[in-house]
Amino acid sequence: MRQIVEERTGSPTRQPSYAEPHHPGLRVATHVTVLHEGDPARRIMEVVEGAVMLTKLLPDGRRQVVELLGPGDVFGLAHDDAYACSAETLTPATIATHERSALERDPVLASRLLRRFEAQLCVMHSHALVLGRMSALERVAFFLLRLMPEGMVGGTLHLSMTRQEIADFLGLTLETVSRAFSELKRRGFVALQRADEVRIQDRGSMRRLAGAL
Amino acid sequence: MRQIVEERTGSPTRQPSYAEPHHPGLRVATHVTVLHEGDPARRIMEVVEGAVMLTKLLPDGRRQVVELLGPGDVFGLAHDDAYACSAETLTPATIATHERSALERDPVLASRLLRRFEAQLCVMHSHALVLGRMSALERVAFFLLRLMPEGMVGGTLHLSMTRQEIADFLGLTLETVSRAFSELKRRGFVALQRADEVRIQDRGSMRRLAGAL
DNA sequence: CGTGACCTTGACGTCGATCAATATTTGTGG
DNA sequence: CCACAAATATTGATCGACGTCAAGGTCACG
Repeated sequence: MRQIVEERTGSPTRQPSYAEPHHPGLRVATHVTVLHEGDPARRIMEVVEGAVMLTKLLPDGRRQVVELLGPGDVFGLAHDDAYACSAETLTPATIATHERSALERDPVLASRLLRRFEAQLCVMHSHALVLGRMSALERVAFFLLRLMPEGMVGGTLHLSMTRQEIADFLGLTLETVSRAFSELKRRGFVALQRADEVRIQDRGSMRRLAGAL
Repeated sequence: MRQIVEERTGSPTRQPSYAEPHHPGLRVATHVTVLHEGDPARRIMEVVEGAVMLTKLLPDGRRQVVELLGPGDVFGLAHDDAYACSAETLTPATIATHERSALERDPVLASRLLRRFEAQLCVMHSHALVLGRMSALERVAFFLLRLMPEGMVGGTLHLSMTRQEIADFLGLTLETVSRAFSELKRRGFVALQRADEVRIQDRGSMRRLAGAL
């Protein structure tokens, strides 16, 4: 069922979030669809905290997770005044929203969004390389490296995505993703405490598989 | 061999192009690599006229054409102060370049780039759907529709890309692209006067194949 | 007219999709 | 806390779309 941010928050006359000093956003629970592909694009949004995925659908129901967003990332982009993607939370999240017209008025906001768009565009470029040219095993290795920020070596990564969601992100099926996890485990590159708790054991081999990054 | 824009243009002390009123850019011939993945990212660039493709390479030589650019599109994006993609002209082109610092100084420029980044990000989102979830035939249909702007029905489209370049864009091999063209021709959806001259005969069927757009 | 780049087509192999059965985890009510 | 149901994950068997390898064919250019 459709469930949009505005329905989950108190007063509809609430001020735009950027006016608020310390918690400049709406709190949203896990697995909430924040906006829908095709809906009229009124606002532009920013992840303050948590994780959000953007998805697109084909008429026959095939789905692609086109982007994974974390704090600072921007979404709610428009093509012909309609949202180009749906957005769904992967974790509880805080989301800030801005009137599109604020982009003209507020050069500080515009400048932040510009930098962020540049970063996201670069990430999309790498993702095109992943989707267009990498094998299943390489894709999964790349995915895990991207989620495991350089610093946290030895730490355990909690995946807040199901195998199906990972598959839809990597252009695979859930079975293939599962087999790739098993294969990485078999090779000793990663360890899985549970299906959604991953530890990278051999970062070097993973990087070689993923082709740098 | 490496051949960058600055080598092909007269004075190295030339003023930034946005200062020039009417031909605000550098002229570049076909098949010139304007910038190289990994090089220090000094400038940000804009296609004024012509077509440019952005490519990324894997260490073993696999290539992905990550984006096709036309007039107005922006490239030369940086990740860690290095260009994230190589850029090569597909046709003779005019290219404007800006100091990265100009983004701070010039809000008009920043605003234009912001709008353009948004559009390009949307295009990348569709492309992820294409690469992740579409069959070879669907990808080629989608590709042709994107190059044939709604208006020019009945017109003949000149592809300025080889089968290999199209394949690298669509995440296929050149043979598969060639077979897809043949299949579209066999079905009567397109006509090929020459390998690089396409006419779309049945736009409806093409759209159904490509899943809207 | 010959050479090289590009394209087409065919035969065959392979990686990942599909179909299916089982295992594991999560959530719910007694 | 346990029993059961539902969701999610794993693994195996088979199939098919696309990749690979190979042999011409077409076109532009000197």
